[in-house]
Amino acid sequence: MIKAVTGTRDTLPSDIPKWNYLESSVKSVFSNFNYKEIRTPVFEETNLFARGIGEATDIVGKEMYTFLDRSGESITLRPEMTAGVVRAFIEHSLDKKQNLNKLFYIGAMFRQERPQAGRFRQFHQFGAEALGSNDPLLDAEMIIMAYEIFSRLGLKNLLVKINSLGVPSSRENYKNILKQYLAPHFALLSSESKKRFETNILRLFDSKEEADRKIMENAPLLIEYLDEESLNHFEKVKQALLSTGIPFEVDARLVRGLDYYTHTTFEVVSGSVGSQSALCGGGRYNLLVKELGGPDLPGVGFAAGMERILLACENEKSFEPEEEKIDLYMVALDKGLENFIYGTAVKFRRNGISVDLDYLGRSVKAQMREANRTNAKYVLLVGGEEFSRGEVVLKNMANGEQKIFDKNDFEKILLSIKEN
RNA sequence: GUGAGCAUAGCUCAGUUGGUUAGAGCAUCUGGUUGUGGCCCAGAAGGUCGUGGGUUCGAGCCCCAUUGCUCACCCCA
Repeated sequence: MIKAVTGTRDTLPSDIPKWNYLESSVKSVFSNFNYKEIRTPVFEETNLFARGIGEATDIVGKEMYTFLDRSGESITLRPEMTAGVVRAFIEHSLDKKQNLNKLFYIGAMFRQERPQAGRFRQFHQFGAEALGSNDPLLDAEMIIMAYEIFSRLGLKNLLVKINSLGVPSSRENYKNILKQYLAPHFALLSSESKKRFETNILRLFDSKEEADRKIMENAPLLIEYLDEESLNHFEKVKQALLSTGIPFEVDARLVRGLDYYTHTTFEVVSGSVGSQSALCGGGRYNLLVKELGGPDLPGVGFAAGMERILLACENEKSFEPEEEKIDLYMVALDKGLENFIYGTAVKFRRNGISVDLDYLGRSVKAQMREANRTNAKYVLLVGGEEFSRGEVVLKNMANGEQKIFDKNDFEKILLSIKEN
């Protein structure tokens, strides 16, 4: 038997209602904040991600689905969407059409990692990017939108963590201070951390190695060395969150894995999923647009993992998607009525009524069971004595009431069904 | 890439110290109502016990290998 590739999965018809509910919640929140949807290709030139996300990151280093296409060009399935959105923004000079572009997306991403609870190789994210403004209100807006979506889904058990990475100059300054602090302890660091000492020293705060943690416990924090401008920016973000009633916690050790962040970084974690508890993450990236060859414009954004969100929703039973119903099921009481029944069914369908009927030659009882299973609001019974008198019976499945109609009085039956 | 656990019907799972024809619930189908669903009752169908080897008179059960899944690490949404 051929099975779905490791880390990918099918979304069966029975799973679709909750996905639809999630997607429509996402779209309505983004629409309330006036973000416009953007769709970009699922694959891009490999270079885009290498430059945009950072060569030293795990995503680029070991998780990308990269291959050569038939012309020998290196192609990569997108592991995240920010790089693609920024590429499209630059390519189409969106900054010339309006000064601030507020964009959102929903789509599939690909990373070759070992699957586990809340982690897949093909997974789905929604997210937003605001390009063209350095306003701290937009940093806060990302968090507010994510939080609003989670609230509308009924999620509790959430923790918003924020931090600031400052501007490059104060960060470089701080990195030197951190290096000085770590130098005497260098020999005790884990081998992975020794590597990061050179490549991305801030990530040492993420380490779960006991030895590293002990050393990092007393390390100086970036937030203590932020310049005036960065502190100011961070303060305004916090004020905006306070004024809109979003509970949050400053986590000075929160460091995002991607290279492009400046100023604000944040994450929302859930206590209702497995160990992969980050439902969303994001931050400001004032250097990325220029880095990818565009104008020197600031940006801020976030991405949220949809499988993780649904997992949290299921564990919390936070919402119950409405069960799917059809308007009408047509039942044949005897054979030889196919033409009338099928013709009438199509006529109803053309009038916007959802209709189904038996295609398996089943008994009346089985047809009624099927009508019940599909949550049909009405059943139209065709056949027998009534039909030979020129009549059909419309049965209301909720209360069992039956009404008799002239079989040619389509409009009256239609009206009766539409009433409900 | 590393580690641990699991693999029996469509689904969720039983299966006693290895011993005849491998079970249940749910779902499916048929009937109880010659033309009427949900509840109930009766019955039916459905399994190379993941795969390949081995031990044994005998393996779903023990051993080895292999594949897959799950969870965790790394890292991330």
